[in-house]
Amino acid sequence: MHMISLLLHMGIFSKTCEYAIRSVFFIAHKTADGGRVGIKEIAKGISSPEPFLAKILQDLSRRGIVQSVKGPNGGFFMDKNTLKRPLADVVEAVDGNNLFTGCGLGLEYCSESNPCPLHHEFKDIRNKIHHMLLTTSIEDFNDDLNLGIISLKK
Amino acid sequence: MHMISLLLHMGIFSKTCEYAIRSVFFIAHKTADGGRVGIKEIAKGISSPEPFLAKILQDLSRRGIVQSVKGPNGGFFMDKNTLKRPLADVVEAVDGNNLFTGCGLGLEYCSESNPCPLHHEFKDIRNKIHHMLLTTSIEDFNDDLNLGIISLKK
DNA sequence: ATAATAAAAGATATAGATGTCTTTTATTAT
DNA sequence: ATAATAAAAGACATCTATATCTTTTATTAT
Repeated sequence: MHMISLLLHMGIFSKTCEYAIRSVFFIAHKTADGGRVGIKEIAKGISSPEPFLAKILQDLSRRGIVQSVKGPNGGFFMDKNTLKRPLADVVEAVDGNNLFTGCGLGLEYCSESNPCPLHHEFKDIRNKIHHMLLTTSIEDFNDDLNLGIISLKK
Repeated sequence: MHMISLLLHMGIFSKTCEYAIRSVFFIAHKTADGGRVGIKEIAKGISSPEPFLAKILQDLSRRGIVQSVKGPNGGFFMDKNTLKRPLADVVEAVDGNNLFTGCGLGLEYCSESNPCPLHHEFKDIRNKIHHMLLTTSIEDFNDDLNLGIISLKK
């Protein structure tokens, strides 16, 4: 009888959010000079389960993070304005703003005027995460992706 | 038919880890001058479900983060050495070291020599989190807890 | 020794996140 | 108009984290 508990995930973001970020990077880089890219190609390009990604992209589409058209030659794309949006918009659309505003110890009462033990330490970190996501735009990695320097596949 | 998805948690730590941190703070502050504290009192003191917390403390006990004795006058406590251990030990015992070492985008290939798009940005944040948890000891908040300045209850 | 106490251990239950499948709707090309 | 394509939508399945309950073991006091 085992004592192994594996801990599969537990990163900063949810799996959904990881897929969301990788997919917007992928769509941005594939459709920067026009055109669309289908769900199959995106799913392959970022090593994600296709139907699950479809759900995520439906949501991002509803929230205006990505654009889409149905039918032949349809697919997902991003307009010029969307390309310039910060990653923070994607994260907030998927995981909410809890990562930027929530208490690190999960305490409801915790606030600036009534802080929990770790409030100030966490504020610093949360601000850093938020700042990083606000200063990184969706299109920031297009060049490196074009050059094949970085990858979005597992 | 609703489109609300609430997003109950999604903080930095798992709920389990939040309870773990709050409980070691509580045990430290209650048993700093000797004595033991029972699971009921701990659970009340940190607003956590008692049986769930019992599981967490069993695990922390096995891993040497807290000490315990059974029977009348039994309960949990922490010895002097344990009180000085960094919070990072608690987090690692519960959530593993993924938070300090894992890829922000969930990519397996990602490493220092073969980084993902956000690798360097994340390294910075991960280091900051790790540093904060390494420089905060379990007993750091005993005084403030004694004075009632801070609380561990929801 | 016995009874009372309190944690440990094991089994079970629930909820939310993750993943899959089928049907519907919109668009395009013929 | 019709057929083909591809996303949207809805229903369903699975898995993990979270939570609960019951039984067992260790300790203490009588």
